[in-house]
Amino acid sequence: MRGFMAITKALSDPNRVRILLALKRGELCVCQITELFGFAPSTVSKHLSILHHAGLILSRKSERWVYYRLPDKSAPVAVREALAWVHKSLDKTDETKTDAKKLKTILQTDLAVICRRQKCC
Amino acid sequence: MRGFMAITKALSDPNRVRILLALKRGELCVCQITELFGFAPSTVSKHLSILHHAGLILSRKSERWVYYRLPDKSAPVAVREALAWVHKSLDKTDETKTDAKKLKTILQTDLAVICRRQKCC
DNA sequence: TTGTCATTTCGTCGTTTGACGAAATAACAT
DNA sequence: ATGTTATTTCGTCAAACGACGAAATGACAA
Repeated sequence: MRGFMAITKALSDPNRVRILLALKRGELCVCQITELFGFAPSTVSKHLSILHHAGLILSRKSERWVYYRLPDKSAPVAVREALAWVHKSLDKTDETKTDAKKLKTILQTDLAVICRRQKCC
Repeated sequence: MRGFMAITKALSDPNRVRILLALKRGELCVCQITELFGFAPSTVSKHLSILHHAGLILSRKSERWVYYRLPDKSAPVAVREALAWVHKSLDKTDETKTDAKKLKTILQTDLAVICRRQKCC
């Protein structure tokens, strides 16, 4: 029950769900997600930590960046089914497509440039 | 997305999840659920309205009581899958069994007696 | 070692949530 | 009609949440 509620609470915020949908394409680093949403890095980091704590995402550190990704088949059943449910329900919605489009341009830009962009303004 | 978030928000409270698990056995009226949880009737009513709004339960009025039940196969896919996920993940947990045991004794008691019990104390 | 940079942690603030009791509602019994 | 009763709605309050900026952390470069 404890673990299950961690998952449902993680899924109860739309921005966290958007993160899971964005990760469908492959792993992303924090600043890429920050760029996608337009939130403060600290806000995005908090969302990621909640998703990670629920087991819905995994992390990997490489060079200067921390990358997050969806777990593979070895994840607990409840996690796998939750993710399947999320993607099946929302993959084809307009919001998901809008995010995917913006994400595409972000992925074409150099990581270092994106990260530096968050500081100013 | 709107409807999906209504479901995840509904599932993000453990007591609402407990209601869904209890309804697996069949429909229950508000005062039976109130008796099961020990909450104020108004609290239970609010939980039920959130679940109902998300499409996770259906209601029926008969005589003096309002009965809630799980939806059948005609429910939207997202709802059916959410319920399947909840039950598959939690049906065999200790909390669910404890609730089921208490529910069994409640079902053996006359409805009118249970309802009246909530007033006093 | 010192500085830089990506990320996380911490404290704050306004909003939402979940509990309650009191009052409103709606259906039934007298 | 009137009163009873099951449920819902409303207002309140404390706790949790989601946003932010500032400061801490940790890795790499100079």
